Amino acid sequence: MFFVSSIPLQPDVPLGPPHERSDAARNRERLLCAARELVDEFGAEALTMDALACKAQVGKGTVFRRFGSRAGLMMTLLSDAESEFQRGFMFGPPPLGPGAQPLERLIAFGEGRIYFVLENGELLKAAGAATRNRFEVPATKLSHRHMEVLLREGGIADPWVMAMSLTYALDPERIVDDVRARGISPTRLTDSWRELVTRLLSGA
Amino acid sequence: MFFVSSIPLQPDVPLGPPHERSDAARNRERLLCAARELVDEFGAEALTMDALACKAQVGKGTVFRRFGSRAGLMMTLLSDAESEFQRGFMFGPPPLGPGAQPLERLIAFGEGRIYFVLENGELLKAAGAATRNRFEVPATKLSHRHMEVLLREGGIADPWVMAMSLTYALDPERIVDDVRARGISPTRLTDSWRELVTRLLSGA
DNA sequence: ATAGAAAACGGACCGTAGTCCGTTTAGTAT
DNA sequence: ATACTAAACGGACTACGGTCCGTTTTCTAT
Repeated sequence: MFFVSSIPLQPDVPLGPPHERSDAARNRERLLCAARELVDEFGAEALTMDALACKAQVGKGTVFRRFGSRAGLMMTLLSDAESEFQRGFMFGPPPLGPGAQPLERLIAFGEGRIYFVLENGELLKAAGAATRNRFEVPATKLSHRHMEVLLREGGIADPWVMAMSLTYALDPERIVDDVRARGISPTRLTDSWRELVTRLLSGA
Repeated sequence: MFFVSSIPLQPDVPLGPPHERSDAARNRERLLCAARELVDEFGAEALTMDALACKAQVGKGTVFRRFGSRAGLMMTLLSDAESEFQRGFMFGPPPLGPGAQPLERLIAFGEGRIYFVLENGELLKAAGAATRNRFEVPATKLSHRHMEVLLREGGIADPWVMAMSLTYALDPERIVDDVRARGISPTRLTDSWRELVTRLLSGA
């Protein structure tokens, strides 16, 4: 009977890592907490990994073991907001969620994404920069797949590639810079997005 | 008559900088030459500013005074090819150049751009990365403006913003990664581009 | 030819992301 | 309680882009 006590009633579903050591959990909490404070106070751009390690009273190696990279940290910081947005377009009410026509859903998706980016722009830019394959971010893959499905329903010949074009059209850096550095209003962005996908799904 | 000898017959048109000192010219030549060799041998990704300075037998400060940044160096390396492409869509024969319908020109522009990126992808990625404002690259501005004009002729409501969407859809990183990392054929990219702009300029 | 000024030079220096590896510590089996 | 092992730790170290500033070189005016 040596194995009974080692089998949990519910296998490691609720916690992230299968079996995290207590010191590791404590340090993760400290790091996330410190990171949020630093971002709130100085902005995501200004967060350095050294400063974070120092503020969390933790060695630098620990920071990188936990998050892999600066981009990984930013993605972790984003994950709550990102999950909420994802729930919105996957399970929420129409027109963003299922139940509306593909065009309506695409319009709503772009608008939602634009406002999401404007709220979390710094984090998103920091998460996307400095990592090869912006596209390998899981959230990006999911958005891409969502648009791919809608575009297929809308009769686009190569929905995978078209979804990639639209993904880049909604690039965080693009949206943030348009609004903050080039003075384009969010409304112009959403209007133009609507024009883009409307023509796309009704054209020849 | 103190000024006569200081007025050149042709004001500084042929040379880049108005009056470049001989040692500066010599060093620029050495740097460009060394940079091209390094890129040819190891690829643009692998080029470091230290290695360049060392190979060109020049101080590191000189490299940065000349090109401003790594991105600036890459842009300089690109400028010949880029100018040629620009001439193509500004003065060349239709459908890329003037004389064809806006839709035809847009299709040709995207196709040309895609193949241009596939030929110079490493340099373009290196030129765009690590510099805030990928969009501030002069060549990018010009391409944007070109598409803006065509989109306006094509009846797009907000051609400036739409041109920005298309600019990002043609992002070098996107194109290179689609082809090299995700296995998308150039033909699929150009076909999808054609579908995109065709629907855009004929839609509701 | 000479002197003076402006421009260019070079490399030590800095900040930051990310790695490496010897040391410490939490869990486990007895 | 103790010993053992695997995981986690931490901070020195590397690589790289970019800056700074005292020194050297080129050009010009006389």
